Amino acid sequence: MENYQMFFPVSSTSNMELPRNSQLPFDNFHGDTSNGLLSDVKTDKFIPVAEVKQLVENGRFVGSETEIKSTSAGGDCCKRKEKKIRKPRYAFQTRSQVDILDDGYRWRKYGQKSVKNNKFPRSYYRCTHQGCNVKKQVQRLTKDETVVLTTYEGVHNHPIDKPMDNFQHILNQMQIYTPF
DNA sequence: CGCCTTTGACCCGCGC
DNA sequence: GCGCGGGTCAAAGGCG
Repeated sequence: MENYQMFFPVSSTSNMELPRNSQLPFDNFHGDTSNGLLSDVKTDKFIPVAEVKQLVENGRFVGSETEIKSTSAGGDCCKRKEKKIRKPRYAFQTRSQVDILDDGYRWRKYGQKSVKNNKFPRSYYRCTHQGCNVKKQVQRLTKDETVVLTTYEGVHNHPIDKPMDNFQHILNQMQIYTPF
């Protein structure tokens, strides 16, 4: 497996039409490993419609995707005793009216929890594709309810479920924040 | 009928 | 050890 797949519909076969210099926030994955998870919501001035920021959780960027022992359907003896290896997680902040960005994959909600110090609940989603264990969390920020924080965990092992033009659709919904 | 959301319970790690 | 908070499970119900 080669590095990390994008979270948005970038099929590995077909290249995106986007101009290279549009500098997707994902491009920089190996650069910024600061721990500033969701701590720096700023630079609103550059963001007329949406803000996307790439965030890294506890610098766990390096290393290849670790196969998490997916506990084989907790029906057996040792339920989830397997060593807990967290997959790397990636978070984005998007400024959006809707909580759920349609990123082309099919998600099933499996939980919702209220979070401390946050008046909005956090929702937990799992990719419904068979064998794909990707999860994501979606949460609206209290300090700025127009901001939605989406956290992805894992890498999709299958092509996108919806047509590619979807990405363009997303870009219409929001504008990628780029510092340059 | 199949897939999805909702929601309370349960599990687990961590700090005190 | 205990309590808290975050993450997951699974039953029940809704919807197309």
